[in-house]
Amino acid sequence: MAIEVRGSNILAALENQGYRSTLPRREIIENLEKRNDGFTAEDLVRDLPHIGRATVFRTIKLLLESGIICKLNLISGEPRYSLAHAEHHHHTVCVTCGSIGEFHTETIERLLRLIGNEIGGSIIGHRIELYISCTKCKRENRPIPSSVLSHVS
Amino acid sequence: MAIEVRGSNILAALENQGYRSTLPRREIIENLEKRNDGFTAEDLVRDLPHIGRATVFRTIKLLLESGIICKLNLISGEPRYSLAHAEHHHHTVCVTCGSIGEFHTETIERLLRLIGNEIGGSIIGHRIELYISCTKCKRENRPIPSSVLSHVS
DNA sequence: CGGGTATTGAGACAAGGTATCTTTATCTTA
DNA sequence: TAAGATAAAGATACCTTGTCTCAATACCCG
Repeated sequence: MAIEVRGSNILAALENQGYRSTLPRREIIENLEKRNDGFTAEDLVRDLPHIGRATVFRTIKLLLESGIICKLNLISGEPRYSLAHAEHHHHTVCVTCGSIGEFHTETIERLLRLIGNEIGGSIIGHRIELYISCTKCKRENRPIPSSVLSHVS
Repeated sequence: MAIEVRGSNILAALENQGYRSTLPRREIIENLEKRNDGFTAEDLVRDLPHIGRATVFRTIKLLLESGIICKLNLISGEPRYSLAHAEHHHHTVCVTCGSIGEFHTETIERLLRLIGNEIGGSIIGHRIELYISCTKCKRENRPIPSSVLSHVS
């Protein structure tokens, strides 16, 4: 009789931290694992109408604290969540379609440490978001919304 | 008779963009110019109780779009505003006292452009926030709130 | 299987912000 | 300098994104 190896390692991670495996949690995890792009809390609420709003937000919080998902902001400031694939990384966010990518460079980390020295005080963490027009949107010639321009720094 | 050279160049900037110089706007600008650290919308609402909430938010939006103030987030995600002193810059945010600083390095911009090439798609903008424990808080040995740890990436 | 306890659902509440609509203040130009 | 067009203000309702409370339920363990 084979050992069951299918199923979510996310759930396993939560269980290892002492959290219970409940039906709502399993459904939420299953739902967000299917998504390649980012998602909002309301996406989950809409997709899983038999699960209470509070439970969705509680589960999101749990997954955030466990480093399983990340929270980030569109250029407008709207919050989005996305599955974390790598340990430490930053995000690219398409200003047109909202699709989310990950990147990592050791160079940036090193640079920020240097800046930390110059600033005085010690660095606790950082947040970097790179707003792009993704290859797909460029190929399709999708115009950059004018509302974006006022957010560009 | 001397030309009046005192007063806010912020107001002048708004007028140049075609906005009217109104009493509420003058008061809001005067109030936020006095602040060296960041401020919240509620700070202004509280300080200027005779000005309507909506007007405060409308004026903040105006100043944001004109690049006169910046919006940024504490490590917890709470929004803060701060006067923009330099053209393009990033922020340091103290996780303990919330004080805000500005920094700029050409190196980061260059690096991000390089990353943009590798990613595919074109860069529209970026957002960088450096979370620190500032010199003052370090000197006073103010402990880093434990709630911060779950937000550190 | 039964009990202690973590978790859920429902709904009230909170923060931060926007929309609407009427009234008021500014600016213009005659 | 007063009149009129219109931008902006104030009041307030509403929206979004979450959090809190508390009774009811589901998990897990022995």
